Amino acid sequence: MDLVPKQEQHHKEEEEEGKEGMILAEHGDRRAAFGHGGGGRRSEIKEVDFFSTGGARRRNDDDDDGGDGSSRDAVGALLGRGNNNTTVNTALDLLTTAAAATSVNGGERAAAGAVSDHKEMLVLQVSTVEGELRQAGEENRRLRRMLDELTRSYTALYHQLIQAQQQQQYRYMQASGAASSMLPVTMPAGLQFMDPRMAPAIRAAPPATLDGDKGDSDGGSGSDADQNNGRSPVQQDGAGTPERGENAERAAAEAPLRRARVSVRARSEAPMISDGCQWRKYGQKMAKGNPCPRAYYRCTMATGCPVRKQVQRCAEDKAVLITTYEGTHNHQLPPAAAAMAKTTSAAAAMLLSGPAASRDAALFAGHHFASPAAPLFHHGQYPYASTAMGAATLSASAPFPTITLDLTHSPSTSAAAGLLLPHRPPLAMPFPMYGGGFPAAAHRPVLTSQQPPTMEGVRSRSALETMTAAITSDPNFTAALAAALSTIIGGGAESAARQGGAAGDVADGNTSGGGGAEAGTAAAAGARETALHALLQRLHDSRQ
DNA sequence: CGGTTTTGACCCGCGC
DNA sequence: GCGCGGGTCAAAACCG
Repeated sequence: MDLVPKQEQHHKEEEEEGKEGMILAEHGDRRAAFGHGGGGRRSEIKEVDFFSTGGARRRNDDDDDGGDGSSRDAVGALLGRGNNNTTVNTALDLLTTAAAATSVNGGERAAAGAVSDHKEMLVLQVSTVEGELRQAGEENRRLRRMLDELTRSYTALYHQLIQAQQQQQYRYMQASGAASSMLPVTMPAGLQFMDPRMAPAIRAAPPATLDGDKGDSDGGSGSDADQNNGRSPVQQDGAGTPERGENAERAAAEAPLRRARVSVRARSEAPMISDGCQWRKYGQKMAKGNPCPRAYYRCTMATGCPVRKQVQRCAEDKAVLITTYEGTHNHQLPPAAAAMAKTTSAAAAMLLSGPAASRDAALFAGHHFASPAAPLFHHGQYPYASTAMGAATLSASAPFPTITLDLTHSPSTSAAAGLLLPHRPPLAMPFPMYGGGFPAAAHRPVLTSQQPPTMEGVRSRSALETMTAAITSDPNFTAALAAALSTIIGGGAESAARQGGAAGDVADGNTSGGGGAEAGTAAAAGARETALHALLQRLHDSRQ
């Protein structure tokens, strides 16, 4: 999915550059000047960049003609028009030598006549070269137009493909609408999880919640995130003290928007995993049945960011840190977190794109890696898929719909703990289509299987396992995972899209149908594939 | 001095 | 209605 915006971006750049005249020469110079790094397509274009020095010089001389035509510019550069004559000198030397040889073969002539003929020949040759350069420039422009057309067509087709997939999934959801009614909570939760703004009808259900603003009568922590969400309830009919009644109503109003959660279980000795965001602790509580206190944090990267998280050590295994995210960031994430946000948006889209949360929960909770149902990731060929394994569980039975990513299921405790170490080895991809190094595989985790494998289960499982393995096997990802998850909880997909990634598009589309139906297996699988594609693209981009 | 952490109190939902 | 547990508030303390 990242392809689309990137190509659009390229397209805009190219259009802009095309206006400047030195079409091809501009590319290489610009890449160098602005550090864009020149990706694959760029390098191809640069191959025909035979006027780069002229272009560079032209940019250095601001008083130049402003680029009204590539061929003319190129000729000007070749002939040394402007302030620099080195190029024309070289050309003239070459031509002079040839002309002199011709002159000697032609017999005795007067010096003045020879010079005159020589000039005429030079003029002829210069005009010839000029014409050729014009033709080359025209050819360049024509090729560029073709490239633009191709890019546009590809983008349009890609969007059509995504829309078709979304519509197909939606039709399946509608066809089995009765089944969706069995999970009244799941549907809005699923929608909200990925993008609450996608479900205005659901959100607008309680009329009072959309009323006008109110002052911040909370006192104290005026940065209370909730009030900035534009969801301030009326308070006249509230019971109890004005402040508390207000808070209660406000909490009730925003509850549907913050109810979905993502929980991450990871082994870490640190009190809190570093996820790229800034958090402020606002409370601590002893939870029942757990000797370790639960800490409450609020995102402070932007005033009014509603994202909160809870951090608690697992009662059974104190080495396991459970971080639960809730809410939607209302700001840009740091690059590390943002990159991962896009990836996990696709991941969550996969998790949520299934017809029913309950079914997915069973599906994901019950996936059994060692089964022959995952032939794509057979041991040794894609070792990541079988080495650093995580389990994802979507729970609809919990008070809030919660996705739990369990990153502690690696058979090697040290390896799992290493996920959170600060060292950053090179990113390696488990997918052959994008290359990448594959560390030796050693383990095959054993997970309990609660369901017999189905065909769709096979596909979903493969996608999930691939995704999870990719995330868990790379410390870069793990470090940013938490922040990313907090983004996708309520609007990560949109956030990701805002940040330039297109994974969110996939997520939006896949979750718009949000999980209500029992049917639609093919559509769900297709949606997962789309999401996986976005994930792979994201991973691919991350490597570069 | 501004931001963060600590910590006791308060509120709310839920089960009995 | 009451108690319990989870979640949040907000004043005080702490810190850079």
